[in-house]
Amino acid sequence: MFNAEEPVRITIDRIDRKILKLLQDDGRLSNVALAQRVGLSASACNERVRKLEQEGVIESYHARINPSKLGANLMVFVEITLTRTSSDSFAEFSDAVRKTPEILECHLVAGDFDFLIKARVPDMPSYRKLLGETLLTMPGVNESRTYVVMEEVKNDNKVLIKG
Amino acid sequence: MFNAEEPVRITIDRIDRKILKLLQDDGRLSNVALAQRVGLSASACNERVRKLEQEGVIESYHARINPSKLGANLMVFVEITLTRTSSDSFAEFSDAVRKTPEILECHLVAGDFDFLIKARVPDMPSYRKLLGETLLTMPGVNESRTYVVMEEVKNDNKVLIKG
DNA sequence: CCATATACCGTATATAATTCGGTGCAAATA
DNA sequence: TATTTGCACCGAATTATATACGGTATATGG
Repeated sequence: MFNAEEPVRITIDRIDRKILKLLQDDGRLSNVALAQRVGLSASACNERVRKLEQEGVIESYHARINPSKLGANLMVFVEITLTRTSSDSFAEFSDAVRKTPEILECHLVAGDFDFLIKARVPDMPSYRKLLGETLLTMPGVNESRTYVVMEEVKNDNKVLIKG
Repeated sequence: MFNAEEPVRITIDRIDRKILKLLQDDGRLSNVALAQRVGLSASACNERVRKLEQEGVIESYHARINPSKLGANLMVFVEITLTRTSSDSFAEFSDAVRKTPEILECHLVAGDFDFLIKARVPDMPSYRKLLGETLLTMPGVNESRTYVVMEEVKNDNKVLIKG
């Protein structure tokens, strides 16, 4: 989003961390309010934020949408095991995953399955459909195990920022 | 964040969905830019956004921070099984989870374990510590299985908005 | 047919973002 | 030590944006 080109960042100091923490909590905090809270002038604060964006420390900003208000009430985790045939089945599978909007996350893991997927769908019939028509037909998929989420105990995805 | 009190929302129309999609992608999109993109005046658009916030459709806004720039390079999933003794061990465990900042997500699931946790830590020694000193000492924890993430294939956590 | 509610518009005002010149300080250099 | 250079910062000016408000069109129900 910010075309971050990996420049050498010497230090992320205490003020930077405070900025990151505040913007992680409230992505629409105004620059003047942010500046006040970290004890800088608006212009100095603005510079820091833009730098953090350009360095890729701040990746992007997003509104968090309540899925249940849009009828996506069912969240599932799916463990996927691939067949051991093709060497590039990994790449093909990854491509297919990225094209599937119901999939919110997919990670290659070490352990007794290959991928862990997190998905959201309206209801069980929809999931039945997603599993049968999409997930299980993806290239190289051998096996799957589904875990239905009954309650979200914690789901903020906020990185711990020390300082 | 917006003190959403579950008012009756009759409809989320095409324009609302467009707004949600745009703000989910760019949480700092200015209201005038947003208004242009959805074909409304700034004031009308502003009203809609505030309504969506008050209704809880838009839950909050957040900057997305790059964890690896802050030295949190290791992501793990942990399956947790509780002992079947206490009936409120679930609540105690949940409380402990919410107090642990390394835990980004924790879900109660149906299947052969109880909770699925997603966590981020700097490295393997840190995880060793988190597991031994925090996760396994949480109330009621019986068993755990850890899956280390080798690659994040997809990780946007964006809800699919139709329309 | 009229009253009411709603969604919208455009304008005006209040806030905020951003640009810019200038200052002080610290580290490197002579 | 004196000098230069590069930062990070500040405050003021400019530009842009958010927000409040009055007014209009349209749909709905009495």
